[in-house]
Amino acid sequence: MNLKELAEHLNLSQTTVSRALNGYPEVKEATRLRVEAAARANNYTPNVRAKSLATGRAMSVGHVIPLSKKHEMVNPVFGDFITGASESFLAAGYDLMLSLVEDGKEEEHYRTIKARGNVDGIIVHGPKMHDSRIELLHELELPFVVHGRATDVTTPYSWIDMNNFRAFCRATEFLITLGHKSIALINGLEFMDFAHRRKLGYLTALEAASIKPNHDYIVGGEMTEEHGYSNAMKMLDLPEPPTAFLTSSLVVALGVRRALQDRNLVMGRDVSIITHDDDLGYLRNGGDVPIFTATRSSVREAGRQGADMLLDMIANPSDTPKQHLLEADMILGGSTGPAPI
Amino acid sequence: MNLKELAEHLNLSQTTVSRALNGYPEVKEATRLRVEAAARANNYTPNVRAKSLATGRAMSVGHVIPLSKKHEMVNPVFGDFITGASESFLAAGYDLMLSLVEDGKEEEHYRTIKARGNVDGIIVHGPKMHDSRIELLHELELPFVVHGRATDVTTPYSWIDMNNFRAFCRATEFLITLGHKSIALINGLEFMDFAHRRKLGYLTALEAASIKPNHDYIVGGEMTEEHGYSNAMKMLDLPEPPTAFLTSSLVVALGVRRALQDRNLVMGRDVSIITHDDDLGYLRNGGDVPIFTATRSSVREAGRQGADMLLDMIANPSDTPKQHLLEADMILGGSTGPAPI
DNA sequence: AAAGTTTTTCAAAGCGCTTTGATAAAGTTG
DNA sequence: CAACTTTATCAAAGCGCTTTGAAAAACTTT
Repeated sequence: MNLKELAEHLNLSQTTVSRALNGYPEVKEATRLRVEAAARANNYTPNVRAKSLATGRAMSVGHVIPLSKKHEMVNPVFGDFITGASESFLAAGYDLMLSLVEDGKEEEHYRTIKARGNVDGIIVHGPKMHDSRIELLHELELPFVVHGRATDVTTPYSWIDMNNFRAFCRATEFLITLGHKSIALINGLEFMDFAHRRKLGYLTALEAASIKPNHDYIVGGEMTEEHGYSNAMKMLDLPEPPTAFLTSSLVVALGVRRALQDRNLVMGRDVSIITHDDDLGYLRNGGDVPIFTATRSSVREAGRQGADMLLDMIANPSDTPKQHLLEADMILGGSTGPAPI
Repeated sequence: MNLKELAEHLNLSQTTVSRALNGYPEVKEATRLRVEAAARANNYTPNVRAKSLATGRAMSVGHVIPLSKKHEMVNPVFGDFITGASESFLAAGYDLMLSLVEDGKEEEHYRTIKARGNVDGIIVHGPKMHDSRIELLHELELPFVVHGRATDVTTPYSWIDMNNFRAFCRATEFLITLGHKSIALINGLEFMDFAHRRKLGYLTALEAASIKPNHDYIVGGEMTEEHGYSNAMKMLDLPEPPTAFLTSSLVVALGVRRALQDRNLVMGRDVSIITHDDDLGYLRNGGDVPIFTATRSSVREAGRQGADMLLDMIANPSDTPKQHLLEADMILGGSTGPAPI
């Protein structure tokens, strides 16, 4: 059933029916009720494509996820981000569009998205330090919110991010307090902005304690279990192995833990681990007692807030960009202890 | 730039321009070239909403992911499935729409999707044993492909699935061959179809070897690390603890491994583990040498094939439903060994 | 009760595209 | 070269909705 049929059925014009359903004031209350009842009875739902053609609003937002052909992996945090975001979008009647974009094809892709006109706004995932997408989206005048930030971008833009710097600074300080001096950082890919900031936080804390960073202790890479395992193994084989590890995600921490076990080292006694924990649904940091001491910040929460920000921007395109920085909690688990003497 | 402007610019009618761009034969080759050049030069991309309103095809497919409010987690395999699927969809010019649907709101949601008319087909994720969505989609005459199957559904429908039964049957047989008699199954949620089939495979292998299943050894639940850990702990505390574990995913296997370590048991010597491995991008089963002996089937591959099936169905709606069953490889890792005497 | 207001409803245009049915241009044939 | 076919182009309708500007109906005033 479409609008025309519904209008005929009610002996009303399309105009009136449309207005009644969209809450316009210039329609008699009795008529509105009659229309609403009929719409429900006939299971009428407006056709989005027609509606969006008529209004110029697509009623959908895009999530653009960078995908490097080399690694071919969608960052697992994405699922949780969406979980948080979808509720707001759904409630506001917006659809979610997904596009995976190969490295290097960003520009072309975003231009197409704009021209195709099927999104009103975009959530940008996985920003790199220098991220050309931000300038581009500005130029295209498409509202967007970045999940994360891009260090080298000067134009103001909207973002929702976690305080990566502070989290890793605090974690490092905590390890130093426990007496650790040889602290390793198993980071994400370092051209990713979040990884860069984490490293900075780590280095800042070391410097404050006058500990010279050891470059054998610092490594970046795709955040897999294997990445954690193999790098921890390498570092444990150094003449002076680190006594503590900072890792970028729970999955990486699991890899480090495996390395410790292979070397018969006891986590929290011989070697400490602090990881960042995105509080993902399927990979909780233990039950009542956390396995790992961690800096925790919920990606789902970021999703929720990011969605609201974007909806706001779409509704008020002239507003100045908004930013929101989430602070991570430090939670104490069983993976940290005083540095062995 | 829209079609009208482009046509004026070229001194041609919209009809001719439209036909030229869409490869219709009734347009002179020279004209076509001229039109194509102008389109490129002016960065013309047809507006999808208008196009789809005119053609009746939405040029987009929906992914509907069930989301239980209780657990609030998006299955991590989803990201990999999409990674596989998106390539085909992108190449065919289809957008991906995402919807997370709360338990119990399926029917309403699918009806709305249909009425809103913004997808041409749907990929159904996470089928349960009795999955009402399949009948419903049939009734709505919306092409769909299920990632997985639903045991209790009799109407024919298209699906892409992994041979869960066979994989778990083989894994169980293999453990029996190694001398294990006390084999535990840490399964997914048992109302999920895949989990049900896996259990069946497990029970069938036990029966063939005349081993009576022990109900203390069988448990289902959300596939988290904690699920693996806590249930393994419980089972290891039994008077007669199992000597081998079958787990539903790598994450769960990691939890079981943690339990073994807590109990000072050596994996592959004291206790064996076989897990199913979805070959996810961010959680590989080790590097060169797999950590776990596993039944492996790539979800990304399932995504690729599922996408192609759906595109096929959209193109030929009258075709009979297609099914495709992927077989899992058995790969030998370090987590299995002969049963201790 | 005529004139003026306000409230309620409507017809028609428009969003940007495809597609049908008609027409003009070009090419064949007897 | 007239009559017929084929090829290339076009004007206009239509997809299902919103929205503008006008008209009709219902109230208020004088």
